[in-house]
Formats: sequence, structure tokens, C-alpha cells
Amino acid sequence: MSTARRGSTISDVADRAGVSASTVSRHLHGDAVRQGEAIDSVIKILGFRPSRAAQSLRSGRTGSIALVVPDITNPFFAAVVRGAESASAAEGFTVFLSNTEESPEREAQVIDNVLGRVDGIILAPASEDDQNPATVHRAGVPLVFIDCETTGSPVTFDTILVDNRRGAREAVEHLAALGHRDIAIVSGPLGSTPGRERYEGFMAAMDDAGLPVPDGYVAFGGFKERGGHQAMLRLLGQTRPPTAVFVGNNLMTIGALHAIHELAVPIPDALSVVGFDDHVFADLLHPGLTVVERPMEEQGVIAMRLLLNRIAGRVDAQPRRIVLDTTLRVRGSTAPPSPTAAMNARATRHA
Amino acid sequence: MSTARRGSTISDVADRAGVSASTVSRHLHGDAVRQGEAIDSVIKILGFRPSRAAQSLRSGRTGSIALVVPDITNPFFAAVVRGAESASAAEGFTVFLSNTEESPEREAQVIDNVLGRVDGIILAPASEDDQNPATVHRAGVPLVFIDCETTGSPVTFDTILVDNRRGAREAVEHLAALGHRDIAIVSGPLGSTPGRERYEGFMAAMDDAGLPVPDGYVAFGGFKERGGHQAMLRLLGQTRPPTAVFVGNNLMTIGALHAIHELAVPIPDALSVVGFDDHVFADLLHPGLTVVERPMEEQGVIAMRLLLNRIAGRVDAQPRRIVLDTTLRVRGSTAPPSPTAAMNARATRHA
DNA sequence: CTGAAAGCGCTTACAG
DNA sequence: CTGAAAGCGCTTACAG
Repeated sequence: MSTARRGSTISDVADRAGVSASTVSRHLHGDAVRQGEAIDSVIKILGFRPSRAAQSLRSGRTGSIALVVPDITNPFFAAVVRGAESASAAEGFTVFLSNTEESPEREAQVIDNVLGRVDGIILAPASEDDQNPATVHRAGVPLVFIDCETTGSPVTFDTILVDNRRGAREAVEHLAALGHRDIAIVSGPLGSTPGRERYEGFMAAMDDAGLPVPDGYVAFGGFKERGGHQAMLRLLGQTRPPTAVFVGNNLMTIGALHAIHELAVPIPDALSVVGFDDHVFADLLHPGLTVVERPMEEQGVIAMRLLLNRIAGRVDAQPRRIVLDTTLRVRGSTAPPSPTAAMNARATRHA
Repeated sequence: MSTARRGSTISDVADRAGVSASTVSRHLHGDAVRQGEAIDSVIKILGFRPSRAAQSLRSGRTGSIALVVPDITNPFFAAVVRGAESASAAEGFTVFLSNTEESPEREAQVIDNVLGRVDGIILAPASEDDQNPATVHRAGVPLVFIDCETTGSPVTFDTILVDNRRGAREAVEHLAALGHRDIAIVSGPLGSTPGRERYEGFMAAMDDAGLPVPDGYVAFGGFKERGGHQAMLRLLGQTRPPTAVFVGNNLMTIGALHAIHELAVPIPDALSVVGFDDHVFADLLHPGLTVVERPMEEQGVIAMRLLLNRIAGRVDAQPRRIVLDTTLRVRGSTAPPSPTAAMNARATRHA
């Protein structure tokens, strides 16, 4: 590399400051040292930066954490990143982000690349039968699950989740209390934790409320705008469309709203909508969007703390599983079914 | 760390395979070796993974690239990441992503953390008077700008951009050709390259078309949904609203569209809209969104290639500046101004 | 508080 | 094609 300047080493600093490398090293790590100021000034003059590689090799620590998520463009994960970074900054750790595009293969590659360059991994596995966590465990690297977990593994890991089933149930109960009986779901894939749990919560709550869920009221899609858009078009294309819908993911909700606008279905007059995850836009819309809200940055903070504790050995062997609560935030997108809409649904049903 | 297993080393592998560590190392790097298969099987049995730290320390290479962007949730940068990763995978490099939240301070921290753990940096600087590139240069680490650049630095860097001015001009010329005279802009911050260049391109094209741009037709906002939303509300809140608008960024366009929907302004009847950057949704909307399109993944690919060439010393000292073309993609959101809308605008103007 | 010394786990000329 | 040896730049017991 022609432009690369040979950086100075700790010995260069030591020589010019008239101390030993040990002393420079100690000073760098905050130990009290006599020539502290002299060392500082030499460091500045030389533009010295300790070699991360040498530090890692010798100390066995890297000071880095990998955060591996299925979709970096999802604002939920962006919030998680913010939380994780703020929790790690305090202990001097750097967060590296990697995107798997929801592919277990990409995830395997990322993990392979990351093992040995980080002290720990926070992972939102793409699917519940994902085998990558075993690889991480074999390498002796601490791992924490966030948002999703894998099942059937002989090993368990620290995990931070929200009560997805309860969140979905709250949405259903809210809609049922408003008088809706024709309630549909736009659901994410059942192979992932949030997809499965929100679906199960929805079905259980509908059952408890004595409301049937015809096949046509269950529409699946990928966890992104396009998935929600297509699923919602299918729901609305039926002869007897629902009067209310629960959408199981933030990006899917955006897609679903676009579909609703395209078909010029008025919210909440003809259709009440509840989304999962609050976002910047939820109260800018007219009407505002009713959502199941959950802690986001906080999950990042907790995941990072669990991981750092694990790394520092500050925690007993038993992995923790933390499940946070959701909150229903009611805005204008949910209302009692209008007489006409309800009647239409009823009439069609009996036709 | 109680759970961490001491990993095996290259010497362990060498011993069990009956060769020297040198031979194992060579085999690992693809050199022809006699005991190749034996070595492979020992590696498998032992679950050997070479220590990245030791490799870096000895070879002076890390095999990693940092990609530092202002907003990971912007689909443009997600596409850049995809492109960069595909270009780096071929040469065995791993990409680490870092988010600066458009803050030069966060950017400084990220760069400080990343220097010494990567062989090069691809940076989309938050602002044009950003001083962080100088730090990177001092550390002797190759740097490539993408999407944004900094001005006034004594050093120049490889840079990959698009012709923002021309893109904005195409939008204006398209609208003017349709017969619009009352054309407004929702612009990002002038402190960033895309904000400034698109603004300048818009103003120059309006000037060339002989169309005045009253102050009220220029609305600035941050490069996100909220910025576009608020700016658009301001534009539409005027006594003489424009009949067409150019929105200078993808996320701002989403926000602007929400504002337009809220105020129930029909597109394109009362307002034609051109966005910057195509996205998943542009042709799902009704009407479809006319946009200035630009290569996205390709920019990531090119940035990575420039950087890898620099790292490998495969390139002459002179930094390259590559400017890609934009394309106007016309969909239904732009149409001639309706007689009423135009008349309203005219009438109001003369009132 | 300080320094000399060993060593983390690799890679890479060097000599054969 | 192969091995012995040196060394990348730190950190960390050890002894003082």
C-alpha cells in the first residue's frame, strides 16, 4: 500500500517518553503512572494508535460485538441497534452490524466471518429451526437471541423477546369490544418466532371470543411491505371482506395500508386496522394508526447487557429468558363497524 | 469465560497431521500441499478456526471493510450494502456496517473504533465540511466516498456519486414539458452533497426554463419521512399551492405522499409528484410514482472495487471520481396540470 | 509504580 | 513441496 504510513508502536512511544512499553500499556488502560502526561504528549505527536490485532491476540478480547439481524431497513432493528450501541458504549465495546436478508445461508456466512473477531453475538435468527447458533456455541462465543429464537436446540441461550401472543390477543379483544366479528389477520411467516406467536395469539383470542376465522381471513406474506400489500389485496378481494384486520408486523402494515388506499377502502368506516409496532408515521396518518406497541431500544439495551454479563462471566450458567410486555395504543384507525359495513358483511355471508 | 472452549491452534493441527504449522498455513491459503486431505480431516475433527487476531497481526491485513452510512434504514443504503458485500465476497472480505444517524460526532466515534480493525472504509459522510476523512487518511487507511463527499479537504479520495444536478434537471424539464409552471421543491439539507446538488440542479433548470421559484416553493427538511412530511404540509398550506413538486430523497417522498393524502389532494389532478430514487413501492401506488432513478447496488459494487484496488495497491495514486447517470422513470403521478388546478394557481397569483 | 521477559497464534522469507 | 525460525505489537504475571 503506497499511501499507508507505517504506524508507530507502543515501543516507539515508550522510547520517546523514556519509559517501558509496560508502563505505556498500563497508562493506556487507566492505571496510575508517573509519566502520564509525557506519554500522552508523545502519543499525540506520533499519532499512536494501539494495534487492535495485537491487543486481541494477547488479551483474548476484541472489544467488539456483532449484531446480526434479518433486515437492517426495518425500523425495529434500527431501534435495537441504537439501544445496543448505547449499552455497549459504556463498557467500551463497538457494535458491528450484519444483515442476513432473512436467509439462513447468509446468516451462516456472516457468523463464520464474525467468529473470532468479536467477543459475542446478538442474533435475531431468520427461522426457528436455524442451526447456526450451535456453530456459535461450539466456538465458545456467547450468544444472545433477540426478537426471535430457535427451537429444538440442545443448548439454550439468553433470550430477549416480547409477549407476542398477548400483544395479538390485545388487538383482537380491542376489536371485539368495538363490536367487530369479521376480523382478519395479515400474518408473517410461521417459521419465525414473531410470525408464529402473533398468529397463535390471534387465533387463540378469536377462539376465546367465540369468533370464527374462515380460511379467507388468514393471509400470509413475507415480513416486508410487499408481503403486507399482497396479503391485504387478497383479504380485500374477497366477496365478504372483513370489517377489521390485525397486521402482524410494521413493514407489512405499511404495505397493507397502501393496498387499502389503492382500493379506496375508508378507514375506519369500512375497515378497522391494528398494526404491530409503533412507528414514526403511526400518528401522522389520518386517521392515526392503532398499534400494538413494544419496547424497542430497550430490547437492544437488555440484549447487550445480557451479553456483556455473559462475556464478563458476571452471570450464573443458567441462561435467562426475558419477555417484555406489549401495550395497545389506540388511535383513530379502529372504530365500531359501521352499520353498512357490518350489514354488507352479514348480508354477503348469508347470501 | 466459563463456557468458552479453548480453541485449537494451527500447531495442534500440524502435530496431529504430522506436518509443520507452515504447511498447514499454506494449505489454508490454497497452496498445493501433499497432506492436504489429512490436514482437512484434522481441522474438521478439532473444529479448528484460525485466529483472526493472529492472522491480522502477522499479515497486516484484517480482511474486513467498514461501511459507514448516515442511515441504515434508508433502502438506498441497504442496496449499497448489498452491492458492496457481493463485490467483496469474491475477494474474501467481510463488510461491517456502522450507522452514524447523520451525526458527525457519532461518525467520529465510529471511525475511531473502526480504524485498525479494517483494511479500508467506505464512507457516506454526514456533511460536506466533515473533518473525519482527514483522520482516516492520517491513519493510512484507504477511504472511498459514496453518495456524499467532503469539500475543502487538502486530500482527495476515490469517490462514487450520481449526477444529482442532472437528475433534478430531468425532473424539472419533464414537469415543464407537461405544461407546469408552478413547480416546487422539497429539498434535503444543503450541507450534504445530495441535498445541495439536487437543489442546485432544480434551481438551475427552473431558471433555464424561465420559471420563477418563489420562496414559498422551496421547502427544506431532514432526509427522512418526517422531514418530507412537514415540508410538504408547508407547501400545500400556502394560498397558492404549486401544481407540481420535486422531492429530493426517497424517504422524504414517502413523508410527502402521506401529507398529500392527509390533505386529500388528488395526484396527479391537483398535484404532480416526482421523487428521487425508485423504491419497492413506486409502482404499487395508485397512481405509480414518477421518479429520478439511479444505480444503487452498482454504486456499492463500484465503491468496493475502488477500495479493494486501493488496498491491493492495484491503482495509481490519483484518486478517481466516478459520477453515474440518473434516469427519469415516468409513471402516473405526473400529468399536465388540470385546467382547474392551473386556473386556481393563476387566479390566486393575480389576486 | 516500574521494567524485563515471555508469549498470544499466526505468516513468511529463508534455506533446502 | 517442506520445516525451523523469526517476528507482527501488544499485555501481563513476575520480581523488585
